[in-house]
Amino acid sequence: MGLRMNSELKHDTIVKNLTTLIPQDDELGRITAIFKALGDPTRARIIYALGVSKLSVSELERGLGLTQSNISHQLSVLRQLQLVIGTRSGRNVHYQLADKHIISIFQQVAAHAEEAGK
Amino acid sequence: MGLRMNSELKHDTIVKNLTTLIPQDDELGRITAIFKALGDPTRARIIYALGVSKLSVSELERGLGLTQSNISHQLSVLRQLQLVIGTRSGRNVHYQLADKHIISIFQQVAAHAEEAGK
DNA sequence: AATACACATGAACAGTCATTCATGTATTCG
DNA sequence: CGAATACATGAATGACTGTTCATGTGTATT
Repeated sequence: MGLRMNSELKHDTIVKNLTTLIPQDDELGRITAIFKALGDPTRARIIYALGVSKLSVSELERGLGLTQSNISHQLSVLRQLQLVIGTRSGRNVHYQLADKHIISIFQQVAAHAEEAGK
Repeated sequence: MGLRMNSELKHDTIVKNLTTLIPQDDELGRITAIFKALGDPTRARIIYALGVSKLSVSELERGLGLTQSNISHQLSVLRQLQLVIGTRSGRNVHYQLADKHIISIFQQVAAHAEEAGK
């Protein structure tokens, strides 16, 4: 074994053990599923809208100019990821963000986008 | 015009002006592009790896067990979004995260994923 | 009970995307 | 210069996904 600096040794160890230093498939899957959900403009607009106010499906329909079916489909995706919560009230279902973390995540990404957008 | 409470009036105003209260197409596009990029497991693993250490392409190749072509393609995506920066050093190109915001974004999403994962 | 309204869901289609294979460019070494 | 290494890029393809259309379910109204 030849002579080498500590930093090189450490770096090589990192490379060899990279998979143990980052999230495994299951956790990674949950995280990327959330990112993927937020990566669609329609769903992002819904999130932003719900960040402004609790809204029913038909209000989202009117407010965003989308079809009811489309909105329901996207809400279904967001619901499964626990990003939004829907509660019935008569024949309406009012949706709200599952927690306020979501807005701050968008704010951070927006900050990066602005910075990167020169 | 019938009688109605202030809160209802305000709510209706919100619905009618929703599109003015949320990001427009251009900004929305930049933001969702970032989310979409982070929504792929391969790219997310690359980000996590670069969160551990600055790494060259071949190191990512060995460390993550992916093909060189695949890594280069994904790095290309991440580069265009200014999520990572590559700097040549001889024949190697060392990649690093463009800024540390990125890690904290992942941490926030991970926190939500954990919380949501029952 | 029948109709209407609000929302959910299934199927299908078009467009998008991740990966692979092949090839090209840049840099170092002999 | 020529060979080898490290990385980038173009094309092709199989898989995935967003939207629409059609239909189903639940709730209120008459």
